[in-house]
Amino acid sequence: MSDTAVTQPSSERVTIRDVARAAGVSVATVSKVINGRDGIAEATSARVLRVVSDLGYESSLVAASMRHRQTNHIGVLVAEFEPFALQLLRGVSSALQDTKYNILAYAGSVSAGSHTGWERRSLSRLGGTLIDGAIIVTPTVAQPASSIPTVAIDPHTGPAGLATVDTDNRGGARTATEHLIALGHRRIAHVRGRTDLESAQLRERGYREALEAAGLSCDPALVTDGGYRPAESTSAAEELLAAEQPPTAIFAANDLSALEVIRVAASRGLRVPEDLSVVGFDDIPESAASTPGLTTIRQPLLQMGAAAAHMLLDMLGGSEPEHTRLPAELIVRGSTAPPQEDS
Amino acid sequence: MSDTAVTQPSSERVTIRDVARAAGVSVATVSKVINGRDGIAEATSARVLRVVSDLGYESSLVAASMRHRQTNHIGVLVAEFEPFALQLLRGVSSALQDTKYNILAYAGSVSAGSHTGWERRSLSRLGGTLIDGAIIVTPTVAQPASSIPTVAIDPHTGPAGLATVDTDNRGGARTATEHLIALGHRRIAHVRGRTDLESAQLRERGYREALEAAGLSCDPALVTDGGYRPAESTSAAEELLAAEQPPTAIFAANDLSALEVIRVAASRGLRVPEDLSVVGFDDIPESAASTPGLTTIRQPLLQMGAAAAHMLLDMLGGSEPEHTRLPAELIVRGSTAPPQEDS
DNA sequence: TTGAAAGCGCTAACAC
DNA sequence: GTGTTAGCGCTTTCAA
Repeated sequence: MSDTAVTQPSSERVTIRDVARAAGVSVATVSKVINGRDGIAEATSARVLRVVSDLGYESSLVAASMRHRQTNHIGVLVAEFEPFALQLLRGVSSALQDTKYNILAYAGSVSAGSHTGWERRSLSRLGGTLIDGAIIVTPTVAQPASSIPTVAIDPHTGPAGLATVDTDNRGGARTATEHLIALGHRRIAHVRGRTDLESAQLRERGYREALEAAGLSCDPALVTDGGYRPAESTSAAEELLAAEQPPTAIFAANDLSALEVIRVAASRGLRVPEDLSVVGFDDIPESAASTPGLTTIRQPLLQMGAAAAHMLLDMLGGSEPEHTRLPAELIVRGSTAPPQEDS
Repeated sequence: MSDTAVTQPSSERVTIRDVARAAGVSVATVSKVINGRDGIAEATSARVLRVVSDLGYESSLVAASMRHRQTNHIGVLVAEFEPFALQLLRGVSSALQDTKYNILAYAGSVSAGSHTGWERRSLSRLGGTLIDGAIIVTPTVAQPASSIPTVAIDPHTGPAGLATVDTDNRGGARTATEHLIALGHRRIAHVRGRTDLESAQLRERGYREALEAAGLSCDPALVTDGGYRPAESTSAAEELLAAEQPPTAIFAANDLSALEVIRVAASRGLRVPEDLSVVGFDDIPESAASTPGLTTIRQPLLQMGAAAAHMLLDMLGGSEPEHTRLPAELIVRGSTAPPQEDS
């Protein structure tokens, strides 16, 4: 057995103690030099710095953050690294580019047992130590005030105590549905989002309002659950398209679902937009890249991320939590068209 | 002044001590219960668990990882959260979906003084404590073996000691250039990538080889530096297009640069592809979404991320470092066409 | 079955 | 100027 054992790479982690020993000073002195505290002889400082660079020493973020109350790190907490969250992350990142803050993006739900409440768990695990502030993306529960400044993007509840950034979900959904109605569609289905999120509820509401305003009734069989995720949208789409009276158009609660709807439609021999019109929500980069291009409601994701970052920076500076709502905009591409005459 | 002071949210971080006190046991006992160690009375365990959930306690990742040698966290270290890295992250994330590992994505260079060597710094700061293994994206220096298993995507050096995942950069670049040549272009420029990366060097090499194989000379004025970044590509593109004899086609070392070339061309009144053909490299989602669609060399980014994740998992299980090279593929879209006759 | 004590790597008072 | 000491929140011997 011993022959399969791989010897450890010789380079064990260099700690502050190694530096102290090599420089012939105490650990505390090394710490002071590293952190630029004054009251250190020029010569000592130089010597220590040399050893540091010789040994390639870097202080452990973990250890340092246990003592410090400041880490200069901001956490971006997501349920999953999917395109929506990733675009937000880009926005956050660019906004934080020339600040003193580093970004730690964290997907904490992966292996956790229960899915809901992941943001509270992640926040507890990282907050107060590793990160100075947090941006949480689509938290599932109304977040009780945490010990560190936090802003939520697309939160569970509407703007309440927590600082939030979101878009006009209801208006956007109305616009999407109205677009379909204007095209002449009458049987318009909806693939719902994650029903625990307010954004999904508002989008459904916008959908219903638009139908109602147009004097169309809302067939309950035309609303299914996609959970904002491709995997869950597959059956939602199949159910809709297999119905006796299938819809001529589908408004999906987000782009990932809409793209999946298109995939399912294609696999059933349906052409988009000739046989079925599809509208999404978000405008992730993938949507413009699909064939046909996806008609969707654009959320300014980069801006939203940046707005959240700036808000957090303000809060770190002592400001009160705020709420920012950005507009949503209809982007018409190739996935929508008037219905065929037989409908 | 005191009236501007915001009172801290009452919810201070709940520590293991709070739990211990509330449950009337020692800190050690709480720790054992939480970690499922045995040798704890059924009743005690239940009581502690109840307190834990009442108080909403979550152990601090930071503190726990200082004692544990296992954190079940994998670090994805990037220089910046841009589309290329983000797609890889998606791939890593999906591959790690049903494992016990959580993902910590880290952009460590943001505020660091010197740009190069960020991956070594980040690795030192996180490794050995916060994360069990790391995937580093486009490291700038040949990485000396670190204390934790590490795989590099698109490394500085070619496959050496370090585990690596990359694509056929040289072949892809040749293909890109050959595509342009086949279209009839003769003055073909190149916007280089980050010259400290092997991938950028290989792409330039592929470009030169293709020109040479076609019997075309390589005008040094036709090669400029874009550094893989939009900001740096602006002047590279301007320089090229302002030349007395501007090129009829440009092969940019990555999509971000290519997209910037298109933008600059448009701002100078040039039409793509009529007046200028542009080819990129990577195939990030944004490339298919641009107008016109960007002809590019596709790297299977999701697959690369997943491959890196699987390799790392193997290494965590004791395997030796390996090298995986994936193929690159030409994707023809609207940004390339035969040159106008006057060139 | 439980608790006391040591210590992970680091920083911050406080001595010397 | 520099070292000693205590302790951040947690896990882990080891003794009770």
